[in-house]
Amino acid sequence: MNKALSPKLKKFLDFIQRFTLVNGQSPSYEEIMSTLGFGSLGTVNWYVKTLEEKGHLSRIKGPNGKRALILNQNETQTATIARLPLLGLIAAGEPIEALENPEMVDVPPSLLHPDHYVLQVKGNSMIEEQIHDGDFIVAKKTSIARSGQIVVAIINGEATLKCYVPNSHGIELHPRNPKFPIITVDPTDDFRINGVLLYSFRNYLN
Amino acid sequence: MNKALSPKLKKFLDFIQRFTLVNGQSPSYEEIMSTLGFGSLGTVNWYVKTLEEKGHLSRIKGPNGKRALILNQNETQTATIARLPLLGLIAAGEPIEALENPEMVDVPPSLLHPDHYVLQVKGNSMIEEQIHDGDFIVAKKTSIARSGQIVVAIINGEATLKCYVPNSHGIELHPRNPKFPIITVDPTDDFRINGVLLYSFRNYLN
DNA sequence: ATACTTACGAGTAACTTACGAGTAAAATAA
DNA sequence: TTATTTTACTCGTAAGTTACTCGTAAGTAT
Repeated sequence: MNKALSPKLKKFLDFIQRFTLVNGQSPSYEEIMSTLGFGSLGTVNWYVKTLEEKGHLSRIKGPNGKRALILNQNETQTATIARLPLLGLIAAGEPIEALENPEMVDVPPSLLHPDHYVLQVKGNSMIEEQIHDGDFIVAKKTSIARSGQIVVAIINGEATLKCYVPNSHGIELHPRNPKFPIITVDPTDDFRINGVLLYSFRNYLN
Repeated sequence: MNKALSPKLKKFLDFIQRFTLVNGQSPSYEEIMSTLGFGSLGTVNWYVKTLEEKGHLSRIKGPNGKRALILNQNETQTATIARLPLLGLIAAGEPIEALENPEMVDVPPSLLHPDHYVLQVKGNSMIEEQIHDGDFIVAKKTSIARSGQIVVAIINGEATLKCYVPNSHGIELHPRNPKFPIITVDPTDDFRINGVLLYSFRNYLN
């Protein structure tokens, strides 16, 4: 296990770790290439060989093993990590604000999935859903929902978080707190479902 | 025991498990073929042989046994597990209600620690802390706290969740929502800190 | 007979690896 | 200061390997 890794090497290693964690299998050279923005498989191969020589990477299936890259956990490493990307900030009535460099946030391992993502709530515009400023929500990316699920929806460009209730007249969005009004989606509205809510959490650490 | 199964192998294994569970017997090769969309028994056979070699599948009736596939329940675990015990139910103004058989709940791996535990919130007595009915809280067991931390405290046998602020006059407990009153702990009160709040979450699945 | 399992040969797409060459920046020698 | 070498990457492609697929025929237990 050699000296310090260059930022590029480290980024490469990080990507493999995250991809494997989220997708359940390690990425192919081609997937690495396109995600990391390389123009050639040769480049990917150079990284793999370099990291293998330095002892940070191994092939689990011997030579020519497909999707067989794993990182060597140097014992100093923290416990298993389970993280999802923090894609943006959400506030009711405003567009979702995407983050350029999504950081990764810890979540329960059972929530790991390629289609899951995290948003942080900005402001108290969602107290009717009992979600507060600074809270995080985990959602599953999908454009369809079942009745009763809480959806991350965009109506005319404005984000909202409500319980999805389709009926014969159209679509209704119910707040969790019955004191607030039910929204009825007009057929002329631009209505899109962004995902369904799975989990929300708040961190009290500093 | 080769761990890295490809998604297809995994799906195959999953199907056998589910089928056996539902039907009480394992599927025939032909049933596997049609359900999983293969065009040939050879393909099914290839999967069985491969999974057997990797140690994930066994034939319970020896060679040529009919409907004799079973999974080796070695490390049936899906992903990494990260769980803490759900010790009890908490409601402001009442004693903490301990659970006899604490079940385990999923948490982010970064929260794993022997001194950490989970409580579920009962009722809406903690909305002043922006914690709602059914929410879960993760706390660290300790009897001391630093100023500014949110503590799980017991005053005269009644549970409360507040921000701990000691000063020259004694101990004050501030709610997160400033509209609610500050509690000043009387020296004659039986005041104990049960733990400090680390994390709270809510699950929207089911 | 019937209901299955097993063996074998062959094909294809997905994937890894080897090789040869190039560049810009930093380190070293002149 | 300039010339040179080394370092840390980058590119394109051909060739090799594996993962998975197919079809069919022969085997085996009730």
